[in-house]
Amino acid sequence: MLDVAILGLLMDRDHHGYEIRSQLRERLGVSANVSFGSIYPALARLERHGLVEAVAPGAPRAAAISTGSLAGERASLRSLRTSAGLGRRGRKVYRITERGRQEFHTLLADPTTVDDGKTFSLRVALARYLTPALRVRLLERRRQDLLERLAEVRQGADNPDLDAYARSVMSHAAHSVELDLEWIDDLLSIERSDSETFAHEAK
Amino acid sequence: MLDVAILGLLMDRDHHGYEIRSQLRERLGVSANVSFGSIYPALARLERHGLVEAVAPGAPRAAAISTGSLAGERASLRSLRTSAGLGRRGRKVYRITERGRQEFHTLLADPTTVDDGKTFSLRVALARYLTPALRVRLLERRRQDLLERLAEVRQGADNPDLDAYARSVMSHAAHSVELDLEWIDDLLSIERSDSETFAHEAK
DNA sequence: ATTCATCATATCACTTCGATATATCGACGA
DNA sequence: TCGTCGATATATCGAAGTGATATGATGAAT
Repeated sequence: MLDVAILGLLMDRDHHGYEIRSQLRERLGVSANVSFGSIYPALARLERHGLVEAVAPGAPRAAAISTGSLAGERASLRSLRTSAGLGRRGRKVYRITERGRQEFHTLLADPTTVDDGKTFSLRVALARYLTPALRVRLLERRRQDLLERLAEVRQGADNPDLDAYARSVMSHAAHSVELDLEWIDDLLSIERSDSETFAHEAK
Repeated sequence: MLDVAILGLLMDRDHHGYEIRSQLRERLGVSANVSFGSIYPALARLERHGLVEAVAPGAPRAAAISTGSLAGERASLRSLRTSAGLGRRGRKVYRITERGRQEFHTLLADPTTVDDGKTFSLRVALARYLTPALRVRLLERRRQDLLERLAEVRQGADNPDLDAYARSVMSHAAHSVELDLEWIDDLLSIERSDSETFAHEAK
């Protein structure tokens, strides 16, 4: 679901490929460094499908320059200079199209894809683009999946056929899933109190 | 690192492809269902490299039959019958070779590959095949990576540019990494107390 | 009897990864 | 001032993984 991630970043503002990689970590919480071997082909694909378009090299792009905070102590200095001057050599800045926006909402809400930890986190990070009802559906679906996984790893943690290391992995997986469940329950209770607030204000 | 996982399972006993998929979940704690589209090519690859070999269809394989506990309440009944009768149609059972064992130890201990959550868990699940010193190195390396990741997501959790959902993802990621760190510290303290026990007994 | 779920292997198109190549720019020291 | 180092930036390749789909055997249930 790299497509959703990229489109989600472009919903906010224009980006070029190199920047998307860092933004995935910084704004969407993606843990692995997504390789350029997936980002550039993905952008080409999205452009081919008319979901994004390249901004003309000379076009205004002041907002697309700031390089974020990960790059080190001199980042702010450098980014100031860069935004004052010209963009770098081959820099290709992409903008999301109207069709891209539609497709983004469809993909983000798509109920047929089963979430794993990564895609679920990604969807939550982009949850402001979902309706309250879709948010609740997303959370409850993941909750069910996690309950099943929990039963499985708890069984593994008690399995005397496994050695201490394998059992430890299972036991840690169980604790990790429990933490995930607490998080989801928190998010769900927030969704519910928000809708109460809304119902109250509607009176 | 599917190769290590498969070789690790075959260190214990012979397996066929279909069985490997369930064993990955049950014994090695792999959370995603690894697809057959990766397992069968991987087995073919390993056989091509001489790391595993197919046992003759009529060869003794009583130990390779039991189907595990996930298959439901009637599993034991069925497995009894199956082990009493013939093997299934195309079932191809693989055995690890001596070269395979060597390669397994090399891959498992390989210090050049950077672990993510999945490969690290996998290595811990197979940690009984590592020496105590290699286990400690594995754990401490991962510990360092997680400390860096923790700083990153904590920063994200406090980033006012992010909306509440994205910040929640970051904050949960931080808690999740903290849990991982506690686990690793537990494992490290066990390693240390084990080596003390050994030192004591050696006197 | 037939139909259904499970067991089992295999292959396909597409995506993703990791490595590598290429080039520019700014900073810093010799 | 020169060189080189690290960050910025795009691109491409082979290898590997995914999800879907096809095929077929076996045993259980109706």
